[in-house]
This record gives sequence, structure tokens and C-alpha cells, in this order.
Amino acid sequence: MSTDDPTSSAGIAATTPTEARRPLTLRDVSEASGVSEMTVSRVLRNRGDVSAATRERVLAAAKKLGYVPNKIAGALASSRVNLVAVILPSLSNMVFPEVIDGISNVLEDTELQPVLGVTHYRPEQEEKVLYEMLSWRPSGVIIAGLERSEASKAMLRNAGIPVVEIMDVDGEPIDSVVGISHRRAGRVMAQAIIEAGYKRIGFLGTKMPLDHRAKKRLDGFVDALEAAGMKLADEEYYEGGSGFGKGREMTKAILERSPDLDFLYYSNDLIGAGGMLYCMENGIDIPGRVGMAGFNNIELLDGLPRQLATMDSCRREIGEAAARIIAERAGSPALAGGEHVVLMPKVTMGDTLQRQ
Amino acid sequence: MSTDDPTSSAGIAATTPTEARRPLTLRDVSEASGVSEMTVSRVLRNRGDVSAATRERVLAAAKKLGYVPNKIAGALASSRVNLVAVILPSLSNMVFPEVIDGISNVLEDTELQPVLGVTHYRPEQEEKVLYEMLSWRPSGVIIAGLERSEASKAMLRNAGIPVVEIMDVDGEPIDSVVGISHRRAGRVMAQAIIEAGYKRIGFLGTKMPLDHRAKKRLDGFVDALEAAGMKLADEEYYEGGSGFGKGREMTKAILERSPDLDFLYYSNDLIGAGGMLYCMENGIDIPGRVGMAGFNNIELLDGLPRQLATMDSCRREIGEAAARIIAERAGSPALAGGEHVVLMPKVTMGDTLQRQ
DNA sequence: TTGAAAGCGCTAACAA
DNA sequence: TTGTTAGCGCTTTCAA
Repeated sequence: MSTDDPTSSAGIAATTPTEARRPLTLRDVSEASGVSEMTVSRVLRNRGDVSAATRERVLAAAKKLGYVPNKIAGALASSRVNLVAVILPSLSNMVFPEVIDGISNVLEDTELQPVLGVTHYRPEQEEKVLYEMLSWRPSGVIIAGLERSEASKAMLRNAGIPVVEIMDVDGEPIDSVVGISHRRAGRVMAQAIIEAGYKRIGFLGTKMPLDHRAKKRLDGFVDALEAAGMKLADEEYYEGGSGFGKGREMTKAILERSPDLDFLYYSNDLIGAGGMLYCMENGIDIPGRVGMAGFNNIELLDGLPRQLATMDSCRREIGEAAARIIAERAGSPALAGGEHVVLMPKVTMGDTLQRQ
Repeated sequence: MSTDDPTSSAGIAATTPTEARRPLTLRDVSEASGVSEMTVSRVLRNRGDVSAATRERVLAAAKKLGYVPNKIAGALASSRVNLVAVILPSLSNMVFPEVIDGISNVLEDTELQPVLGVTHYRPEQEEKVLYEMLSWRPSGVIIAGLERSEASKAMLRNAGIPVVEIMDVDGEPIDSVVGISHRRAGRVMAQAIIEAGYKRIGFLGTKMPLDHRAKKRLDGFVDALEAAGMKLADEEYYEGGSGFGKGREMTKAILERSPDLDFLYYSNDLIGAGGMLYCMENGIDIPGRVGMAGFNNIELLDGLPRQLATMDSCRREIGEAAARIIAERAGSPALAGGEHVVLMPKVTMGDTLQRQ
């Protein structure tokens, strides 16, 4: 916060919260300081040359009154809005909060501010949120995934602002894209599993048909199995939120149905952790009797009895890279778009993916 | 989404993303439909009487052009902004995402939209975020905690909009408040532990001096112990993010230092889970040799080898109640404020808080 | 270094 | 049912 920021120290008027007063305007500060509105505006924005004396007077008056500028009016007049729309499918699975952290970290050093919208993996909801956010004329959009309705695509193309699609790179981006290939993630994991000598592999994942990235991982996984003349030995799907309990139930179910499985590939670390706990409790040796792997590399889970094999989804890096692209282009709108950033995480073998 | 929403179906112009075009205005739609700007405005907002024929023409034109209204101008003209500022300390610990979910659930049925700001538990950051958000003149503020800088308090008081402070009720709210008493939470948990017959109780928690709620829980806990003529037998503090690994390390440390402890009170479920895993691996019987309890009632953890004793922090309910207060008052600004909603969660005994 | 005038894109209020 | 006028609070542009 700059030292000119009227909030930076105490002394703001502690007006009693009587009936809703008219919000203060530049004019009020102008009158209180005996300086034109224009000059007050200049002081408050650190723009143009203002004498030190005037500056002091204005700042004092603003702070005394407790003036908070009206960005709505400012944005309308300047047609500049320092907001970046961030549109994500969910906050509940520990992956997107980290993306947001990455974004905030980068934007904190700029004038830009992230504004969050959540779609719950529903295209109609995405359309609605997008429409809502674009109507505030943000300086850029960061949005998860590449699959969306035609209407959403059209809005993004027509918005005339930088758009960064994140998480996934398997598809046609509208403008810029930052992420990993989920097909590759599935493929590479399958290869590591095959190489370790596992033969009868089961998959446990979400039923959610709208989680395109989970689907792509599975597709890549199956492709790699087929390339090695193998196929999935069994599958188990769930609905609703991920958690240890889900992982347990599913693991129990699949192992009872297919006791000869020697590897379990989970669509995320959380259900993988549940499966690990189930196996350990039931004396099923990991990774000897069954190996297992998840996806995401959730830090919170460091400290499970075994370290789960996984692959990093590069959440923070993705957020940071996306924010950097927006920040650069917001600074000089002339810049061409279409940046493609493809991250290449490796398999973390952990303790659960190795033939003993 | 109403059927009048111009985004609701395909057919939006898929203009090629040439150089940044001038964003469309009401005037463009007015010209394209041969109807006055004012009437176009009325159609798009479903306000006032408009003939079905005109309505059709306008909607068709808007959709064909791909018009997205400019809320900035709308807000300035109407001095109504359908935004609710939601200011939270963090997204990384699984508690606040659920609060946000609760808020969104309720606001989805209204015109209001949540806008998120994150403070990382830093008062200066809170001040900055608050200033930034208030400068958009939102319809209300939902903000975590009761402790904040004088400047922040002054801004909230002077904003002239409903303010709901959430999570905690131990203190003086500015306007409305929704939460639980963290003092009571600590006290009630201590009483349950004492009643179960545990005598030598250790505390494991965050060092973070700015997490007032964690501090209050500990205070209440210690108070209840003292009332029973007891005191904390040992304490262990950590810094940085919570995770199983932290819980393990701390548990190891405190039990090696004080092997005679018979109960471990963790400041949250995540480190509690880590402690549980540590004890089970090291043949420390739970709850016979040591009992344990956490805080928050994190759903994800259902499926641990033992169900951890805990107390619900009512995250979703708090979000919902807060949003409801804002929604009501935004609807009829004349309504008085100062609602106090105090939730009273009970101890969940689980498997880790009972003398065998 | 400061000020005055015009207008950003929309909506409230009123008129037709 | 539709249109006209004025102006929301600020910034841009130009003049002093």
C-alpha cells in the first residue's frame, strides 16, 4: 500500500452509523480542501504534477472525511477496470484454492484484482457467470478448461480482452492457454505402472461426466495400456464429493469384485488416500499385493502411512503463469495473445508404485 | 437464467477476434432494432411495460450482435450494485471454501453476486482489500472475524451498507454477526474431555498470533480446565500450513517430551488426523492410552481409521445465514440491522474421546 | 501547477 | 407503450 493511501493510517472519521448517509464524493473532498475536484482526483491517483502543499491538504481532507473513491464512476470515465475475472468449477477439492493463490501472488504486485466466479462444473452456470463478469468489463479472464458452450466461446472471443484458459492443454484454446496435458498425465502414469510390472489394473474415479480433465486422464491411461497390449481389469465410479470414505468404499467394492487386481489407479489423491487406509487396515500389502496411484499431489497428504504415488497438477504454477500473461497484456494491450504454456510434471513414485 | 437472457441460447455473433473492437453499447442495439435506447434498456432489464413485438425485436438484435450490458454504467446511473463483498482470511484450510459455498447457495436465488477478497490473516491486507471492495460500492459485506484495525472498522461503519461479521461471536460486532463462540467451543470440549476422565492434557496448535479464533478456543479450553482445578500439561505450536505431516511431527515431539500425556487437543482436525496416524503406527492405543480431539468437523476426513472427536464449526450454515441477512436487507434497505445469530454445535465424540 | 468543460453508458423521472 | 432529458461521479482533454 502506498503511503498516499488514505486508509494507511488511523484518523478516518468514525461517523456514527445513523441512517444511511449519502456516500462521499470527490466534490466533498474538494470543498473540504478548497481545491478543485480535478486536482483532488489527481492527488488520489498520484497522476500529474501537484504541489506538495496541495497534496497534503487533499490527503488530509480525504482521510478526515473517510472518503472512499467510487471506482464505478472512475471505471466508466476512464474505461479502465482493474479486475480480472477468474472462473473455476469448484472450490471444494483443494485444487482450485491453490490456483487462486498462484493468481493472487502474481496480481498482488500489480494494479489488478482477481474476482472469482464458480461454475460447479455446469456449462449453463459458466455461461451465466461469464456473462455476469464480462458485464463489468474486466481487464482479462482466467477460466478453467477448454470445453464450453458456443455461447461462452463467443462471449470470450468478442470480449476484446485477454483470455487465458487454464489447467488443460488438450484442445483448441480461444486465446492463451496454461496447463498440463491430462491425456499425457494418464499415459505417463500408465507407463510407469506397466514398467513396474503390474498387470491387472483397476480404475477408480468420478462419474461426473463434465469433469473433462478426469476423463482425458482416463483416456490417456487406457490408450497407454492398449499400446502395451493391456486393458483395464475393472472400474469403479462414484458421485459426489471426494473424501477418504469414498476411497474406502470404492476400494472395498472393487477388490471384492476383482480380488486379482494388483494395481489401483485413482482419479485423485483424496480417494487414493482412503483406499490406502482401507488396504492397510485389512492387511493388504502396499505396494506388494496392490500398488496404487492418484493424481494432484496434494500437499496436505504428506504424512499418510505411505506416500501415495501421484502426479503433480501444477496448480500454483498454472495460476501464476496465467496471471502473468494477463498482467503483461493488461499493461500493453497492443501485445499479441495466443501464448501457450505447457507444463510437464513427472510421476512421483512414492511408496505405492514399485514392485518389491 | 430467464429465457430473456441474451446468453441463454446459441446464435451470438461469432465475430472474428480481430483487433480489439469497441465494446457494443445500448445504442448499437437501439440502432439495430429501430427502438429507443430507453426501450432497449427496459427490455434487457425486464422492467416496465414493453409490447411483445418490440421485446422480440430487441432481444433478437441484442443476441445477434452479442451485446453484453455494461454494468459499470448501469450501476453508476442507478446507484445499485448487485455485488456482495466476501472477505476471508484464507482459502487453503478447507474451512472457508465451505463458507463460500453456503453464501453462493443462498445468493444464487437472488440478484446478488459474491465477490471474494482474501487477507491471509493480515490486518493491513484486510484494510487494503476492504478499501478496494468498498470502492465498488457493493450492496453488503460479509467479513470473517471481529478483530480488525480501527481504519477497517471506520470504513465498515461509514459504508452505509449491511455488514455481517462471521465465524466468531465473541466480541463487539459492527452491525450483524453470525457464528459460534470459539471460547465456548474450547470450554465445551474441555468439559467433555474432563468428564471422560482424562487428566494430563496437551495442546497442539498454530503459532499464528493473528488467528483470533484459534486463540479464543484455547482460552476457553484453559478456562474450563482451571475451573476443574486442572491445567494444560504441555503445549506444542507450529507455523505454516496444516497437514498430516505437521500433525505427526508435533505429536511425536509432545509425546516424547511428555510421555505421560493422556489426551491431545489439536487446534484443527487436519493436524489431529496426522497425530492419529502417528499414534496408530507407533502402537499407541487410542483412546485408551491417549485420547484426541480436533476442531472443524472436516467431512473429507470421514474414513480415517478412527473417527476423530471434534466440534463442528458450522461453516456452511454460517455462510448461508450471513448471505440471507444481506439478501434481506439489500431487498429492503429500510430494515434495521444488528442481527445476531449464534450457532451452538455439540461435541462429536467419535472414537477418540472415551475412556475404555 | 491548476481548473473548466465534456462525456463515459446507462437509468430515473417525466412527458407524450 | 414509448421516448426525451438529465445526470450518476469520475477522468480526459484542453485551456489558463
